[in-house]
Amino acid sequence: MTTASGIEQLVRARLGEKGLRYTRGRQKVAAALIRADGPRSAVELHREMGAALPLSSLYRSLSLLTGAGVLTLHHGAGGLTRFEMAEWLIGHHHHLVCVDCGAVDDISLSAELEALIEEAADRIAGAGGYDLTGHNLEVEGRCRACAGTPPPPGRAKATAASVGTRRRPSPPP
Amino acid sequence: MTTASGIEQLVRARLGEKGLRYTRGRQKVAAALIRADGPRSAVELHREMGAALPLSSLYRSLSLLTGAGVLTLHHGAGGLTRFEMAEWLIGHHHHLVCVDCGAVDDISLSAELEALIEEAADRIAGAGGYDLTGHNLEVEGRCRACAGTPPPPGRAKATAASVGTRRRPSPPP
DNA sequence: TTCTATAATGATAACCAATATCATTAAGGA
DNA sequence: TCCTTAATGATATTGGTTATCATTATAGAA
Repeated sequence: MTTASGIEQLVRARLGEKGLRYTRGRQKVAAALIRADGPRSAVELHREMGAALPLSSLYRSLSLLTGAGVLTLHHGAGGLTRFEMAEWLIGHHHHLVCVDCGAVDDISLSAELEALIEEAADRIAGAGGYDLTGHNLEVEGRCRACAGTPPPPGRAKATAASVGTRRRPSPPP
Repeated sequence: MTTASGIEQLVRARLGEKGLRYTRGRQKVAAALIRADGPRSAVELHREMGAALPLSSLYRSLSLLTGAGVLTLHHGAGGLTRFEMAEWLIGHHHHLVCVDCGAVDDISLSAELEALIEEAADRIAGAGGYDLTGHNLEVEGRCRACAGTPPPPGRAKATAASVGTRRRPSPPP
């Protein structure tokens, strides 16, 4: 099986035009993230890949691929940095995150809603004097696994933001 | 001047009904965050408050206030955890973040757009089998200060997400 | 293919935000 | 005021991430 996905070929091309090599380790990282259905942290990838390549190399590859515009990074639950393929490779999307365990899934919005948000983001950035580079909607909730059981006694427990559609909703219990 | 803002009185009441004391240190933290116009990290607060109370106490107060539902926390640029008053105290809002320096400002959306997003979040959470707890739109851009000058050689440089309204926009430079 | 210059790797140490520990101090009720 | 208990603050520790550097692999030239 020699089927390098179209995405992988784009990655190889991009590294090439930057004078960077698409080595074995970097291929593994890219493949793992193409396979994933959401952002992944270095430790998660390390586990997923069966501890194939050492953490130090993994971190360096993630950093390099991010610098090359192949990956984007997000800071999430537990203070972890999670990486995923950039949107020009896998398309624009948003995230559904579990406020308890920090799991993250990719989600898509309808074209109409997306257009509205895009326009709003544009106005907001302009009003704040910012050069708009992107936007990200995070839908926060409790995943099936966490909804039943109480949250594990983890490190930096991600406390749920209060919901609040109204101006001043009633305080949480 | 004895003017404790209405928000501070709500905080005091909330701690009271949880059997927690609203001590000098906790008051300082709350006041600093009420004063702020966006999420702040422990280190930022420590600097802002003139190193008044030690970092260990500051971290503990932030953690306690978060557990009491007074603060919410966000993970942002540099892998830092930033805190702000919960939405039932300062109202529902979103964030405008600088992808270079990590600065965060609060922003508000029109009621119509907010309602649309709220409904979308609801549908998305349901589809993913999540119990919805909230949502957050992050508008990403480059602030005035960073737009002119190249990004500082910081720790974990926050690489800009690509923009992408379209399915596969052209790759970044 | 072999050689060579240079980039990439991997083991290790260092870094730093965040947390845990514990003796001391402050707060609130009797 | 005393007394019980919570809160503080100095310190040590944890854990994700980055820097260092000798070794290895890669791509291109001969």
